[in-house]
Amino acid sequence: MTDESQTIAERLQTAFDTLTRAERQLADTLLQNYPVTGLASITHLAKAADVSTPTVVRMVQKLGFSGFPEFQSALRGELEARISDPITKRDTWVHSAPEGHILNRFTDAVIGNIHQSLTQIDLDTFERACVLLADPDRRVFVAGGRITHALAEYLFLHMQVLRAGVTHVHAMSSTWAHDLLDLRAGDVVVIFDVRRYENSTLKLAELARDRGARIILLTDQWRSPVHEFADCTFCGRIVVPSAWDSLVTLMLMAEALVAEVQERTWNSTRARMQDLEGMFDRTRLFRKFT
Amino acid sequence: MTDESQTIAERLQTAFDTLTRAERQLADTLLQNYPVTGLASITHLAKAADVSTPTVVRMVQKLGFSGFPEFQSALRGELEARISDPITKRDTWVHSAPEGHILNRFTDAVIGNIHQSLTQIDLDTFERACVLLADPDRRVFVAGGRITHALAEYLFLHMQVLRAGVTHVHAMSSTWAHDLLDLRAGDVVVIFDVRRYENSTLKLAELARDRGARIILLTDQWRSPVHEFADCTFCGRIVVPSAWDSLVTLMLMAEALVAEVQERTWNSTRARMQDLEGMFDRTRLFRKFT
DNA sequence: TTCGGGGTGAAGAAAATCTTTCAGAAACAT
DNA sequence: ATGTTTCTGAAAGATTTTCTTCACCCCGAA
Repeated sequence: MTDESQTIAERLQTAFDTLTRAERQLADTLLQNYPVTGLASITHLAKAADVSTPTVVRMVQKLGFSGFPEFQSALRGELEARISDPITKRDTWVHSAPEGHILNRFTDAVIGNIHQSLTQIDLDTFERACVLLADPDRRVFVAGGRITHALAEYLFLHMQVLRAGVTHVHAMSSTWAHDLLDLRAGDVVVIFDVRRYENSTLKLAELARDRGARIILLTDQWRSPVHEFADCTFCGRIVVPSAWDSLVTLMLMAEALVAEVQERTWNSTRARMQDLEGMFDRTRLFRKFT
Repeated sequence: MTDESQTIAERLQTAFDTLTRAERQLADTLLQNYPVTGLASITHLAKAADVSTPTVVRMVQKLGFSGFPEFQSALRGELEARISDPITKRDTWVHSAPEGHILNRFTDAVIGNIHQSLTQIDLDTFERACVLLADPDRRVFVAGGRITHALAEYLFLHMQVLRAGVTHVHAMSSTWAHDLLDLRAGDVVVIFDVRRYENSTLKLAELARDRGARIILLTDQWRSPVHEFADCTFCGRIVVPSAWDSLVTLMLMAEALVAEVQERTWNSTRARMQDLEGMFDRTRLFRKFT
């Protein structure tokens, strides 16, 4: 079949000598703003190069393709590689493992998830979320569902150190209504909700919204229905080669939020953290060294 | 006609709420390796997204295009602009953010952590850990410290579905001794411990080892002292541009373990999961769709 | 001038692609 | 549980694209 070792652009240049006048004109147009022109229909391409469609077919066949569609498909493949290359370097991750080992497939998927989710994140949303979380006058409630409540707790543990007035709510337990009893207008509710979206979480969001709370939602690519009520929504891809979903992307976002809120509240946080250190020292909870 | 001020990717996200299930599936595929997938024929695209071609047409019309060819043409135009723009070279994650934005720096660091940790992982260790966790004759205890206990709970929640005899232990609470009362020789204790390493976690590990338990340790690059007692140790880099550490790498490893254990125990797990599904259906805890 | 050989594009045939219709299916509300 | 609304894909029709054929043209040689 076709030689896969060079790009189509290279092949065009290599073969340039063997091309006829109209074909060179065409090759030139193709290289002009490579590869976009070649991705249109053969008709458009022919018109753009001011040659006829048979010329196009003849040329791509000279290059070794069976026809125009195959040529175009190769172009797309090349483009895909070019676009995703700097990100998803197809290095095998675990060197000792075969290419298709679960660790490598899994990691590839996670990196892809992170890449895609982060490129699509809205900067303004991030800023607003940080402002809300850094505001000492608003209390913060962190809520998660069956699986996500572990992640909610993770965020809670950090926020608790950064500021006062942080509460962890189990959306799935029957007690969440009590936890939200003293929710005031202006308070912030951080909600984790991924498929399968939980009814109680939606109820919780609705109630919070009715009370005038601001809602920050961390969800998956399909967006939990809570989104309707949310002021800030963050979507993270969660699909991996597993029967389960991966919350790694959401964790990354949560950590980034913590990092930025910490930055903004550093003045007040410093004292809190030193207090905490002191308490830890007294209780000898941690090892001094190693 | 169509609004030229946003990219198609942005429009897809904006309109995401107004899309139906199949259309979201399609939008997701489109964004997956944007924009290459959209440059193939409508037939290919439909097949790739596992929807019908009418769905594709309906969606692009919702986005404001008269039909698929116009949509595709817009994609090409966008691609042309993107390719001819040299700024594309930069490796930023969040396109709308400046290079040094916290989100980009943070993500860079996390990806670096993952990369480095995963290349160094020992495949044999991974295999052994999976064998231990998949063995129904061994009970499993999952323990974490002050911050890591959220991660421990995350692993616990998954393991609990996969198999019987799983317990979550709070290494930091004063009750962990009780939780380990009926620990038998051969049981498995999964321990999360990152800096600053906790005394109680070390004690827990020591006791477990004395009782003849097998220990799987997930720790940071500097290795918790628990390592002395562990049968399998996984080290993940945790350093990010923040006052805090990032547990993303450890979470990834935990998820990979779950995925592989699930694979190995599929026969017995399937029944458990179906039971669970049935219970959820009856209790209507989850929403059907959207 | 006439002849031959390759190059070229018009036109039509073949094959897809794209669009529309419509009936069944699924989710939601009552 | 039942009815209503909305969504979905099979199938068929409309359109476009792709490919092939073939006549024409240009150019150099006899």
